[in-house]
This record gives sequence, structure tokens and C-alpha cells, in this order.
Amino acid sequence: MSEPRKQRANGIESRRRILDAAAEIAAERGYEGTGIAAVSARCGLPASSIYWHFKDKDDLITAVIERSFETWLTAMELPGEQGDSPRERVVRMAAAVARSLVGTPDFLRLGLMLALERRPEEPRGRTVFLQIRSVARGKVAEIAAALLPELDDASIALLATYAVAAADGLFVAHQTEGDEIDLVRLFELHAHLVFDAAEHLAHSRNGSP
Amino acid sequence: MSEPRKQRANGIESRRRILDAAAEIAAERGYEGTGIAAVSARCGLPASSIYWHFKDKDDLITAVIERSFETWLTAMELPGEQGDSPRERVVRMAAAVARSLVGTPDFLRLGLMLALERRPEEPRGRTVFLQIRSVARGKVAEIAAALLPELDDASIALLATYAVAAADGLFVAHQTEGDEIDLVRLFELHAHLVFDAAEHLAHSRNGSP
Amino acid sequence: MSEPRKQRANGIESRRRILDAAAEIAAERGYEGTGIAAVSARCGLPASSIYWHFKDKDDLITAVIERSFETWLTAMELPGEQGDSPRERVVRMAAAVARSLVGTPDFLRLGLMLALERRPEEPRGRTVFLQIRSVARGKVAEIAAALLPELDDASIALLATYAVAAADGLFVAHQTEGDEIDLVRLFELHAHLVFDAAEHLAHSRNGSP
Amino acid sequence: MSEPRKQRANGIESRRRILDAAAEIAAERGYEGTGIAAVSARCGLPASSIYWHFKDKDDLITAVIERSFETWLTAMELPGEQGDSPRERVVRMAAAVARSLVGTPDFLRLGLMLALERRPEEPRGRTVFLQIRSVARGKVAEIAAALLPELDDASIALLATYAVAAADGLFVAHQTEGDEIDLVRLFELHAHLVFDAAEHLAHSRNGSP
DNA sequence: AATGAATGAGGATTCATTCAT
DNA sequence: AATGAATGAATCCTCATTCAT
Repeated sequence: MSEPRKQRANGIESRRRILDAAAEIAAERGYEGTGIAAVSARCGLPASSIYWHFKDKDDLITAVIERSFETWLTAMELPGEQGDSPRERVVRMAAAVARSLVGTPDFLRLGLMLALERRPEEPRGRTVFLQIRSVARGKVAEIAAALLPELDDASIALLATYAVAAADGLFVAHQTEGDEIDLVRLFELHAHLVFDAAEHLAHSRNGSP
Repeated sequence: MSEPRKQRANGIESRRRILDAAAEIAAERGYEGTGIAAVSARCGLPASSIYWHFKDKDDLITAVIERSFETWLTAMELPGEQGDSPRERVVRMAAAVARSLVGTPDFLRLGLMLALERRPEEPRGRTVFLQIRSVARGKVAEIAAALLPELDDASIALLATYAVAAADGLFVAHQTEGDEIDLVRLFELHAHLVFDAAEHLAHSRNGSP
Repeated sequence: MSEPRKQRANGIESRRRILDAAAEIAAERGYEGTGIAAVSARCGLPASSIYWHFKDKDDLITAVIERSFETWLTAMELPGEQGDSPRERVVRMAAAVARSLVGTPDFLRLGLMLALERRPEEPRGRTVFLQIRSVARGKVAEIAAALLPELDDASIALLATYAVAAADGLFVAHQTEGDEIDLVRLFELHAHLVFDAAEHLAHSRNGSP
Repeated sequence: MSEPRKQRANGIESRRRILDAAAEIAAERGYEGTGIAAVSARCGLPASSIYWHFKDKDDLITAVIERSFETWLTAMELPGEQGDSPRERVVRMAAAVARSLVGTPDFLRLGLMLALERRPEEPRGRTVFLQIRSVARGKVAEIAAALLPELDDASIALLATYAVAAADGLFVAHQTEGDEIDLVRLFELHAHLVFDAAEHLAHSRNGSP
């Protein structure tokens, strides 16, 4: 009555099923909370099969983060650069990002959890997430520099750091508060504020903060 | 006359030692990562003694969060309300908060970790943290309402949500990036931005975002 | 119907029971063959209780070896030094040792197994056994030096090494061949041979081997 | 034309590689310590390929012992029977054996480990080793009988047992102590002692030990 | 107020082996 | 001749918790 033995073994399919199961569980319960037994139960493969596909738990979680990030990247399409004002373009980009985050991408939820931990032997997933994060900050800085060429490097760095960090915070709020929070509206507000600040910094060359 | 000193059972002292140990470990490794055995090893008391002071692990973690929050509250003194402009007052408050966060209060780090998880049986520590968080948002809304009386309730709620959420994000960034990040400067920038937005919202009574 | 819970917990007794069980199994199957589950089953305590008494498997095996050695040492009483010839004294000592080895002391069987292995991370039990072994060689050298004062150090070292090594071999043979092998007789022969060699070396000061 | 070289399946080569890997690992860690996965990793072939060449783990280990023994036998050439005294001949043979043992043949190290164990289901490798051992004892008895025809059967058996057992012990000592131990010198001493004993037994026909 | 000892459930991981291809 | 994938049982060990003292 129980399936005899999976015929026509298909490694790729299995790997996907394991990742799916692990992603769901890890997004709910974090690194330590993700038991191999639970993943095994949810994907239908025995625990030992998971170890055929992934070296260990760390490897599995890292793969979850990487795959989730790639999926998210290809899914999120930034709006075309139609001929509207820089401010409008930034706001539309922020809204697009916000919309892509409403689906709660695993890499971001899991990554932030890992980022907050400081265990002696850092999980590889954390390292990977922090790299992703740093690439993102770089991208934001690029965009800022392109839109407001008169900004100096220090100001750009400051703005990029602020923009990305605050975005994380908004995501966390959406995470905890649920849909009472209008993520798109908050991201648009966020974009306006950062743009204001950028203009401020650009025009007052020798001013305060 | 026999034992060197501090041999007669001292419950308060023991409780403090346990909380100290648990706080350190929980800040490093999160809820699941905090093993009773590890706490026992770090504080020097046997595991069974921990259960004399705390009902269970959940109770212990909750106590850690509560104590850390109280410590943080009493340590952080908001600057006096001298007669300077509202904007200056807000910026000075933000800087004071930033300074208090540089020490990485456990309740915030741990609380954010817990907040990001979504396990079926919610740890009490998470509930407590979310309450703290909501009180904080209320406080921010109060201040905003006092400083800019002409703001309507919806705008105040939006601003308070944004202000607190972005602050969380800045804290996380400081957490992951370390001291390369100037938390005080970022909080001051943050205060300026929020204040700008508030003024904007106050003057354009009937506009969109 | 199953015992409610061991009342009047008695750590020392439990420790002894665990060691007894581990000694039996380890003597049969060696280091890797000694499963904690098997020890648990034989001693009646759950596996987790074994870890209360011993840090890990290595610690347990080491304790087995140490205890077995101590037991053996106190059990084996060397014969009094009545006024007979040196040769007779040596032979009587060898016979006493042989008799004590017929009971197959665990430390020796287990120790030799461990000694033959060369795993990268050496089990502590192996180190302990080799120390015991080296102390034994020292004792033999002492006795030889006392009985035949004219022997030089190099000869004494050679003889002691030979005496102990061959004794190991005889023990192994007894182990594998069973009681068809008369261990006492072989040890007496061994003693005679070594004594002959000692006399030889003592009288031919400047000879070959 | 495509693959660089040695791509077309070569069963004999693979079998050799597996045996090499298994021999290394088994000599390090014994029977239980030799995992199929470890062998697979060291020889570069997947675990399932090992099962193509060998029925099961027991079969593999047995093959390791057998091959090692054959290699050792053909490598060790006993010295010619030139016209010197029986004693000199025996000593030269012992030295030759010692020299062949310095390379630590796997069959002997592994065999002795297996011999010391007493597990319910005896590994075939153990049986094979004990047979080898018994053949060796027979050979030694033959030689002794040829050189000293006046010895009775019981004495010959005793001497052969002693000779082989002590040789094992010397090998073990070399194994544990390393090259501080001069195996050739010890084997020469050993040969002298046994020869002395044989003469003794031959001349005192009706005496005790 | 504290603790030594115990306990069952579960942790991650490795085991020898099988089987379809 | 070989192998990628799978599998259930076993591995050592840690978990949070309890209880008698």
C-alpha cells in the first residue's frame, strides 16, 4: 500500500522538493528550528536522502537562501525608465520592490534572522545573506549616483545605507504586524524621504548632517 | 566561620547570574539556540537550579527580555525639553535613542529574532516584545501629535509606523555591519527625514501621500 | 509494572553498572563496536544517563580501561621474596602474572585493540593504555637491574622491551586460541628464556647480540 | 578521441583501487571503523561500485587480508640454506621475517585487531587470519623438527606456539612504539632465545619445563 | 534555596546496502 | 562495468524537564 520505491529516480526533482520543504519550515522557525526530520516529513523523502543532496544542514539552509534570492531577483522586474522625473522613477522603483516583498521572500526573512545571530561558528547562510545585502546596497548607491550626479561619495554611502536599512525595518514591520501594514505605501513614503534628503545633501554642499 | 563567603543561599544573586548567562547566550544564538545546559555551564549553577527560579525555558527567555527592557529604559534618559525648536528637540531625542542602542540591548536583538519567527506555539517572549514595540509606537505618535497638532490621526499613525520600523532597520544594520556604521548619525538623519515628512503632511492637508 | 523511577538515586552504583556493562561489551567488540545503546540496554539505564556520568564515549572507554587496570593491579599479588635463587623468583613472578591474565583483564584486551589502531584523532583510552604499558616496562627493567646488577642500561632496556612485548603476544595467543594454550606454562618458559638471555648478556661483556 | 585516457571501464584497475583504499583505512581504524563511504571517498569510486566488486563489507575486508598476505609472502624471501650452523640459519630467517614486518603488512595489523575481538558473528576476515596464523605455526614447527630431530612433538608444539606468539608481540610493540624499536635486533634475540630453549629441551629428555 | 541524578524524546548525521538505469 | 539516487536502521549525543533529597 505504501509506494514500493520511487522508480526512475530523479535527483533534480527530489532536490527541489527538499528545498521547498526546507524553505517553508525555515521561514517559519529559523535556523535551529528547522529540523531535518521535519523537512523529511514534509517532502516525503527519508532524512538520509536529504544528505545525498546536501552535505549538511548548513548546506541545505544556504541553498534555500540562494535559491530564494535568485527566484526573487528574476521575479522582480524594475519598471521601465520612461521619461518622467527622477523622483517619480525612484518612487515607482520603491513600489515595485515593496510589491515583491509582500510575498515574503524566504531569503530575506531567514537572512535577517541569521543576521541578528552572532554564534561563534557563523552559518554559511548568514555569510551569503550579508553578501547579497551588500550587493544590494551597492546597487542602490549606483542608482543614487546616476540620478543625482552632484552628490559626493560619502553622502551616497550614507543614503544607500539608510535606504537599505530602513527598507529592512519596513519589511520586518510588515512581517510582524501583518497586512494591517501597507508595505507599498510605506515604501513610497520611504522613497520620497530619501529623495528629499538626497536633494538636501546635493544643494547644501557645506551644510550640517 | 567556615565557608569563605557567600555560601548561604542567596536567591536573588543566583537569579541574576542565571539571567546574565541566559542573556548572553540568547543574544548570540536566539531562542532555540539557547540550551539550558549552556546557560547552566555559563552561570555555574546546575540546570535543576534554573528550574527552581524559572518555570521553564520560555519563562526564562521572557524574563531576559523584560529585564533587559527595563534596564534599557532606566538607562536611557531623554534630553530635557529646553526651549529650542521642535525639529531640534526631535533630533536630540533620536540621537539619545541611538546612543542607547549602540550597547545592543538584548531585548531588541532577541525580540527582533523572535518577531521574525512564526512558529505555531508563539513564545511568550515574542508577545512581550511586540507589546513593548507597540507601546513605543504609541509614544512616538504622542510626541508627533504634540509637536505638530495640525496632523490628522492617519498621518500620525503612518509616521509613527515608519519611524519605528526604520529605526529597527538601522539597529539591524548596526548589528550586522558593526561599528563601521555610525548609528547616531543615521538616527539624526532619520529624525530629520521624518520631521520633513511630518511638515509636508501637515501643510498639504488634502493631498495624496 | 515497570519500576516507577529509581528512588534514592545512587550515582556511584549507577556509574559502576555502566562501567560493568561497557567493559563486557568493549572487551567483546572493541572501541567502535561498543554502542552506547548496547551499553544502555545491558546496564538498564537510559543512554542519556550514561552521559550524565561520562562526558562521551571516549571518556567511558577510558574509564573502563583505568578501572580494569586498577582492579587487576590490586588483585595480582606478586609472590613474596623468599630466599630462593633469582631465577626461581623470576619464574614464580611470571607464573603469578600469567595466572592473573587468564581472567582476561579488559584493560589488556581493549588496550591492545586500541594500540593496533592508528586513527587520526587518537582515543584517550589508547594513550592511557600506552602509558600503563610503559610503566610496566619500567617495572620490569627495575627488577632486572636489581637481580643482575652487572647488566648495562642498553641491555636492560632491550630485555625489558622483549619481555613485555612477548608477554603481550602470549596473551593474544591465549585470547585467540582459547584454553588449549597453557598460559602459565608459556610464561614460565618465557621467564626462563629471558633469564638465560640476561645471564648471557651479563657474562659476555663485549660480544655480539 | 574524446576522453583524455583510461575512461573505458577497467574492472581490474577499479578493484585494485578499492582494495588499496580499504587496506589503508582498515589498517588505521579496524573493521568497524572502515566505512564504505570512507573507502569510496578515498578511492574515488562511488559506493555502489564497491558493491559491484565485492558482495559486502565482510567480503571486502577479507579480500584485503588475503591480498596483503599474498603480497607479503611473495615479497619475503627466506635466506638460502647455505652451509652454516642451524642456529645461524634460524637467526638469519628471523631477521628476514623482521625486515618484512617493518613495512607493517596490513594483514597482520588488521588480523590481530580482528583476532582480539569476540563478536557473535565472526567476520570472515578473522577466520582467514587465524588460518594463516595456524599455517605459520605449522611451518615453524616443521623447521624446528628438521633442525633438531631429537625433539618430541609436545616440545615442538610448545616452542612453535611460543615463537609465533612472541613474534606477534614484538610486531605489536613495533606498531605502538614506532621506530624507536629495532625490530630486526629483537627478532634476532628472539631467535637465539628460542634456539637455546630448543637445545635445552632436546638434551634434558625427561625433565620438567 | 538548591542540586545530583535521572529520563524519554528528539537532535543531526552515518551506516551498509539496494536498485533502476 | 558502473553509478546516481534512495532507504531504514543505527550512530553518538543533546534536549527540556522532573524528582527525591
